[in-house]
Amino acid sequence: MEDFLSVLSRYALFQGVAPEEIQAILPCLGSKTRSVSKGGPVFLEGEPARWVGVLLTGMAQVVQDDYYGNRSVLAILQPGDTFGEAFSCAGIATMPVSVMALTDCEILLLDCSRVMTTCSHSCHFHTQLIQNLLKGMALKNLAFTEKIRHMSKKTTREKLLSYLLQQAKKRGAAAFTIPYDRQGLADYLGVERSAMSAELSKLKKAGLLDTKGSWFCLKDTRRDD
Amino acid sequence: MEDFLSVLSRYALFQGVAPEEIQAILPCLGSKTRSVSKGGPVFLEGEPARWVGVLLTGMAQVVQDDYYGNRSVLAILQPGDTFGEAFSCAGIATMPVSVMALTDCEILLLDCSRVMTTCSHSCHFHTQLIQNLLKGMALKNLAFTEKIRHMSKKTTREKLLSYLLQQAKKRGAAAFTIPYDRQGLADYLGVERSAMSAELSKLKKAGLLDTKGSWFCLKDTRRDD
DNA sequence: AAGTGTATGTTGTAATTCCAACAGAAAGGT
DNA sequence: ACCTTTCTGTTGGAATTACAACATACACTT
Repeated sequence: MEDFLSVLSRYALFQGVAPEEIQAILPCLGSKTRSVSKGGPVFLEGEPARWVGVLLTGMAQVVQDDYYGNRSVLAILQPGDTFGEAFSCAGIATMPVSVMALTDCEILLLDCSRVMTTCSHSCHFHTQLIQNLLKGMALKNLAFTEKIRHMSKKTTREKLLSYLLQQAKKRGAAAFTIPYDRQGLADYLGVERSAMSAELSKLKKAGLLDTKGSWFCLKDTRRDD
Repeated sequence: MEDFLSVLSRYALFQGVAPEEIQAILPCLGSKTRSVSKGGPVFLEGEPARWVGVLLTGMAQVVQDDYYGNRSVLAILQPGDTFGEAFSCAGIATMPVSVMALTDCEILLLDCSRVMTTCSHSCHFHTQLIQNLLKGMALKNLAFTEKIRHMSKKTTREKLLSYLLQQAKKRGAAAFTIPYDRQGLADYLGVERSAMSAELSKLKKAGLLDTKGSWFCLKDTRRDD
């Protein structure tokens, strides 16, 4: 249990809160842990959206079924990831998605309304927690905005350049590495891997960039296409 | 000035806070108003990301320039819209975007760190404000997630059906109206208007749906394509 | 060093989308 | 009613992507 708290303190939602402090505030938050075995549901669509979840161990996925029952995967969750907070904080009544365990999982659940509202004796660390929650959602927001910007481009080439130019700008350098392999980058940009590989080759031959594996280097030729 | 406060109380960020109460807490938040004339900058990329902005009057747009200086429009802002909060709450140092006035604008600026942190004498309405901020970001998050889900589909038809089926599901009815005209829907889904119109015609002829203007009705034929 | 499996690049064809152009329908103003 | 403007649906050819299939490169095991 002691170990559990020190692990928690490294996760984004509890950043800046020491293990002892976490132990002190968990009761304020209506916390409970739950174990879900592989393939089982963490949340089911239609359940009340009250919880902020933190995946402690294992892997899980967020899925949604459409009108006809076709299922699609919205996110893959890893230990330390926070999930469900957007639904609970948005004030919608029921979960529009399900969360399913891909492996045996341990989950920490917090009552979202208690996380959002400073408790009566206004513990100092609660403020930190709310700021972490805000920060987490803000970061997800930024990530979504970026992804949408890239995906909105018409062609594979434009999507690639949009992403790569932004990476270069973010690092302030023409050379950088990315956190994806080819398939991962294609999935992120919503394009086909082989078409993307072909496009990268063309860009290489045109002298616009160089790449090997996850390393890229943009040549600054000021072309606009 | 009195009118200004009652208008504010109708905006999302101040929902549930009465005009008098807004007047009381504005000083806690380091608030200031600013007028920007048409075409001028509200924020410029690279400025410190400290502010939560609320557009009071006029129209503005959020823009971003890439590595080569190509500009793209990320959002159009209307009165009542909150902007900049994701950058400030995420804890990044400088704004990655600029906000430009499309018409003469009046803007309310709040110091984000003061909004996020309950002030020393812990005014009650501050809690409401933080919850509104959380709720606003959560709602943006949900909207982004939905948009990405639709845009991730490969073909125009799949994007259309993804969106329409979700709308049907959300209303719990096969017939509904949408908040877009054809061009707006095409922009939202990231497809071409004329191709989308053609696809809608095909779906009509196939008996899968009926539509007139912003009204749609899905025929429940359980096809998976 | 050989063998295995995965990741990546290449190619050709079918399918889809983009783009421009246009015609009819709908909406708004005088 | 008339004109004007905007919105919508339709079409055809050019450009792009999807898909499948395969060759090569690379990492990891034995």
